[in-house]
Amino acid sequence: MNAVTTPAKPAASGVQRIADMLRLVEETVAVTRRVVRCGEAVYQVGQPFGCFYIINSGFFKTVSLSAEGREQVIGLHFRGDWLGLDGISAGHYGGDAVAIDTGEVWAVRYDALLQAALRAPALLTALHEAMSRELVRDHDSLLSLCTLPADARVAGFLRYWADALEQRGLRTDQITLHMTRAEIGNYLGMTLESVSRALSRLARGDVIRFIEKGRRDIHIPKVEALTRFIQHMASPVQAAALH
Amino acid sequence: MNAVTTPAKPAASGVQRIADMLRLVEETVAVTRRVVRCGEAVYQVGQPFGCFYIINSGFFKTVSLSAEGREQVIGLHFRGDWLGLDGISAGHYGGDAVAIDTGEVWAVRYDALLQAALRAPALLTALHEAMSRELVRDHDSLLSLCTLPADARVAGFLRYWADALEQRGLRTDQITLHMTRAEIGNYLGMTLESVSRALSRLARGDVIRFIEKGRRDIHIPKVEALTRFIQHMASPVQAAALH
DNA sequence: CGGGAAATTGATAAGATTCAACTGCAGTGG
DNA sequence: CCACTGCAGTTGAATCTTATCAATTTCCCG
Repeated sequence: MNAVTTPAKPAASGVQRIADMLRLVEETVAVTRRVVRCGEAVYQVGQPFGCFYIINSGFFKTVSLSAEGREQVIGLHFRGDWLGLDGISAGHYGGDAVAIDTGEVWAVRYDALLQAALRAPALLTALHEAMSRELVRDHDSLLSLCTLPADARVAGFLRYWADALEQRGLRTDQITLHMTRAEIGNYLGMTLESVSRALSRLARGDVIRFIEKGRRDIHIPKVEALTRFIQHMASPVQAAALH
Repeated sequence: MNAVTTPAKPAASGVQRIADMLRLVEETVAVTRRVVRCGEAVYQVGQPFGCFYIINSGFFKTVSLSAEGREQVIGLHFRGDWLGLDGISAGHYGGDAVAIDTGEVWAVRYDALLQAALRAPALLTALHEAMSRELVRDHDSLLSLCTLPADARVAGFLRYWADALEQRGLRTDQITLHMTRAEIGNYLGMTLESVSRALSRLARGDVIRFIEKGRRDIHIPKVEALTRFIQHMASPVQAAALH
């Protein structure tokens, strides 16, 4: 499952970088492998921080919970991503990390990593890059949420997912969303109905296509068409196309 | 300017923690002090990454720019915050960092910090806590943006600002926003008119008060009133109070 | 198969934006 | 000294996007 295929054009840089990072971690610090089934939590909000969880396979979401019970999908995570980074400062995890498809994570103790980093400084770089990448990604989410209309946010979500798959050497023309419309809507700050309408409009405009017999599998003829769609919606002149 | 006052109740933990961190940095690694005037940039998007900038005084905003020119205020930063953390992974800064009030930053080279951390491991902890805190803060922003109506987001913004000042030992009952309505609106994902209306409603409900002769200075009688207001707006039953 | 969750679609309502007019204040220069 | 200009802010009315409510349809899984 989620095995890295080796296509003709391997988008090598991303795949290689991630594989190298995982090998480095494996060889320099003690890791505890753990299979997480779809729907199970890697950790939960409030639980004392101690480990990072590096994703070896599968798809995960991180969820924040406000004091009053508002729930928010904060991020989506793939092979090579580190989970639990927000736990360092507070001493406990800031939300739940949940598998949205069965996968495997490697638990790495923070103190063990710092120890190991004395012998293998590259470990530190790997940690810092993981944290920095999450910052960049969060900032991107903020930007999309604040500046794009609903339809474009859905398009951006699909493009993000496709990009993530491509960087990991997986096929990107046909993708399976491991999330319900409600989850996607929560992640994008809109209702499930709006997600459904946006997907319908994207399909009507032939930017995406639904694979027969299932609305979770989506065919993306050209990823750049998504980008054009987003730019089109973002421009001040929002012509009422695709109706 | 922005000197740390020493009130009777010093909210010591925060002040102390930040002061300790700054002293640690000062004593263990080479820093280049730099005064940044209001409106000037600490760094700009695309500029090659090399340094973090630790805020010694002043107020700063970080701004992201999309390919098509959409502009988004991502974060607000105060004494003790680290700027430029998102530059590690990409090798260049992900946005601009701009002073919204004259202040001083300490430039610390990343490589120098890693070197120094061999002798003073606490430096690493400081870096990791700074990054982790920014992650937590970003997640909080996402949560507010996606789950709160406009008025509550403005209230949340004021509470965040007041909390940041309190943690730094500054007076929190009367605060000066160093931002225009347009900047606040951009940060909160709404228009400047909506910010203005929200502030007017908060004032009408006596949750805040405007200091006479200036709409940039705001008096907050009780910070907890802001919290109650937010919770009130967040609850499913949004009684149409404060009209 | 059949029950139930997930998704789609339509009609309506609510919240926020847009457009516009107006106020107050600061800086400039006659 | 005061008119003049421009920017920041406020407020109102019309409009638009998205949420909400409701009715079906689809399909997944036991």
